[in-house]
Amino acid sequence: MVRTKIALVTQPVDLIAEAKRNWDKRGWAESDAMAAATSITRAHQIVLSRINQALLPFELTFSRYEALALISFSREGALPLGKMGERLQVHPTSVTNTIDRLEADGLVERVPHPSDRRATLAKITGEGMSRLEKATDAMESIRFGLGQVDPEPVIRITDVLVEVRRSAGDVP
Amino acid sequence: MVRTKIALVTQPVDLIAEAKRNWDKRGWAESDAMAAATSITRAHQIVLSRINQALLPFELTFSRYEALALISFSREGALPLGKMGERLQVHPTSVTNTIDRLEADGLVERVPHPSDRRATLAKITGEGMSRLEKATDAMESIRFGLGQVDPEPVIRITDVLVEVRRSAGDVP
DNA sequence: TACCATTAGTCGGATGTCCAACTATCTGAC
DNA sequence: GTCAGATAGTTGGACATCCGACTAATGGTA
Repeated sequence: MVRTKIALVTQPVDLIAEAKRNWDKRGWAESDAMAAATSITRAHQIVLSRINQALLPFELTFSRYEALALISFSREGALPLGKMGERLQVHPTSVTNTIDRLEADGLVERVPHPSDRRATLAKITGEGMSRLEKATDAMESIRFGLGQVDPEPVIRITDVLVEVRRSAGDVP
Repeated sequence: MVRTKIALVTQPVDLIAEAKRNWDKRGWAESDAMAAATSITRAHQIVLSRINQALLPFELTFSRYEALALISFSREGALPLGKMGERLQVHPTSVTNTIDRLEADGLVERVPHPSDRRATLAKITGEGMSRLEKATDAMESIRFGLGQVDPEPVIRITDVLVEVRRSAGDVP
């Protein structure tokens, strides 16, 4: 499935700090940015791995979980796929893929849009709702992959990364 | 190839902040962690997209670029694939995949390990070195996808994410 | 009313990452 | 010395993501 076992061994050195030293030693510029980009990549790998591992018992992945949660927040318990792509900020074909899998698992169903025959709604099923709630318990218990990180740094993560997201037009 | 165009339009609202509000409204816990995990995911998407787009002219991706840079830092300009997996913190099969592509492009070549017949070294070629240098110029110019972010926040990104990496045993 | 540009989804192809399993080789214990 | 266990890489399969291209439907304009 999609677990990805995170290093069970403690690294003897900080590999990113070491990479930065090599960078500087060679006289290459922007080593701070290199370290930041690499840190983001690694943090993503760590968090995603833990989340997917925790979702394994529910036959879910983070992508599918996010989609399911998004739909559950809607008034009708249904959303057009295009709208989902906008909210989740992923490509339309990724949404198609995600909904395909959720639908195959009986957690959502495709229903025609009432007024626009081009559009399709993904509607969450009863099974989808109960699966989502159980999965959410699991997510809360591992704190979305940040279980061993103190609450204060967790908040700072969001705060700092807002700058990156702002640079991409994510924030007004 | 691997570009991924980042949203060219400015979002009218902060989607992650909105997701957090929905989370809280429903009474779900750990919304701060949810926001942080989602921010990491999005930041990764943004940075990786910009980097890969900048590497496009060099027929490289971030994975391949990182591998190439790592090899270039070695004394002999060659490293066992297993060692690369450890340093880059990726699965052995990912290294095989990456080296396959770099080799197909003539940027590295597989050479037998001098004393261990199980092992294979990835050795950077002259073409690989020159391609790496050009690609590095491009990376510096976009500051590894963080071009529009001030230097100070960039440093804070690495600092905060050390906590996440520490929780995974990445830091001594 | 007719038509062309835009929008919604989907299909096929490419990339990267991971896991399970397998072959070849090395190594330490008996 | 021999042999079981560990290590190095590879192969095949599963996922998620993106892009280009295509079909169907909508909509504003002439």
